[in-house]
Amino acid sequence: MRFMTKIRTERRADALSKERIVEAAIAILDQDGEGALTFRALAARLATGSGAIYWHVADKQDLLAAATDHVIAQVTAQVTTKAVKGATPQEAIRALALGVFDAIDAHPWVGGQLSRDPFQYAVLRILEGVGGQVQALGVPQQAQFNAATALMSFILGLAGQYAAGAEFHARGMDRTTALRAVAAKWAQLDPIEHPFVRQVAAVLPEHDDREQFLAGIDLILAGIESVR
Amino acid sequence: MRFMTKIRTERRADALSKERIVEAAIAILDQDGEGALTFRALAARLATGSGAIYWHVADKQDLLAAATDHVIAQVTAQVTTKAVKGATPQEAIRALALGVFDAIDAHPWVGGQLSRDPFQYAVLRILEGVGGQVQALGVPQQAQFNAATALMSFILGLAGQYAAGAEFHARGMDRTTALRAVAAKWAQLDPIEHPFVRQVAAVLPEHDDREQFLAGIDLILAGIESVR
DNA sequence: AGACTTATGGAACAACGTTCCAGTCTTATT
DNA sequence: AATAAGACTGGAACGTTGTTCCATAAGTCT
Repeated sequence: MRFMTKIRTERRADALSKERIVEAAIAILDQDGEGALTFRALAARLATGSGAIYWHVADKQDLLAAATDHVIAQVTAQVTTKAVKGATPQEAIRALALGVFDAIDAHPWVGGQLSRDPFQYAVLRILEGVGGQVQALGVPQQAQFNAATALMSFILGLAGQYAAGAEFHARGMDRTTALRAVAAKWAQLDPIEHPFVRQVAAVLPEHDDREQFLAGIDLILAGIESVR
Repeated sequence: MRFMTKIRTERRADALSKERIVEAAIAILDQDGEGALTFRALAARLATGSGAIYWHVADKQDLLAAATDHVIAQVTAQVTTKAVKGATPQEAIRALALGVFDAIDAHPWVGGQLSRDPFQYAVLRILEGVGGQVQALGVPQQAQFNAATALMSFILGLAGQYAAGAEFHARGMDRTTALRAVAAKWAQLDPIEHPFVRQVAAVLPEHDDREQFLAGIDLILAGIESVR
């Protein structure tokens, strides 16, 4: 919270710090879901009081943004160092997008947080990665903004949906049975008013989310190339 | 809450009903934002108690979904009746997407709600509209699912971002000055680590959201046509 | 007229984010 | 070594929220 003019010597091994708080928050989020992260639960896990946490963290939104950035930073770092050598821009974009997707798959709360605040640092990281590859793709300068933000919106949109879906089948139910339940409900809709949704319902339970996500990315990439 | 086997005679002119509750909720949401909708505020506006509201509405999520559906139903109804006559599928998709965009622009809370719950009825309405036009576009059956959901994800992604942005400049600040503030922050980022975001920052304050949104739609449409 | 369902409104509950504050520990200065 | 000043801690307390409970009224049916 304050700037430290001198080098900090360690207090104790279990001293509080933003990093330790964020890691504990991630552990709670991963283990028990988005609703389980409260300052009381966090304080209990860190064996302290809620007030102490506020010395290192501005508020809950700050905490969630830091946790999200912690996860996304690993993704962007890993992807950019691995994909730089001899990959086409298209491949790099696919790798980055899939990295984000897998991160959300492993930490569903990240999806919700990403889609909720477009100006947080984690989103900026992804936009930078996507934008750089859009440039490398040879898209003219005026079109780069629209191309990169379109990819971003698609990624964030699916992030939010996936996160909501994960929340939906929180306990016990796995993804397939949860989707089957939704599909069953959709299949009972009025055939005249909702023909397409009924057709989708048939495919929904056994579709591959990763494949669907990648297909969307490829669709946008094809669109970008067609207007290049 | 219960099924009514007989026709309901009216109680009083000011009798509570789900419709009246939803309309009051929309009025609060539009006037004072997402954070202002509480059951206490709602009860005060309807001159009743919070308990009475729960007779007509399951919980807050149900209320928000109903309010969102109220807004989106108007959009889909208006677009489908107007755009049917002599419009290409592409034009119909653009009209539908723009209708959703304008609805979110007029009611920013709709954007947040749409991106938060992908299985609510309002989303289903949009998917049906998009999907029908994707079929009309001549996309082969196996590809329809990916094409329609990609359009949906993009729309919902931008919906969430736009809603978050609207929340961001809640009081006094208009959109341009709010974006200028974000752009100023981005312009101060490290040029080596974030070259693209800095370039975006220059364009950000004076860009047109509607145009950006439409450009994304057209990009995906171009992608769909290129693989047709 | 009574019995039963539908509907109302206000009190009460548990949980949350956040603030406050009385202390304790660490470091720098005398 | 003593002391002052800041950094940090932990737990109590505050105000607000969604939701539940319940006594009671209004309407409907036999």
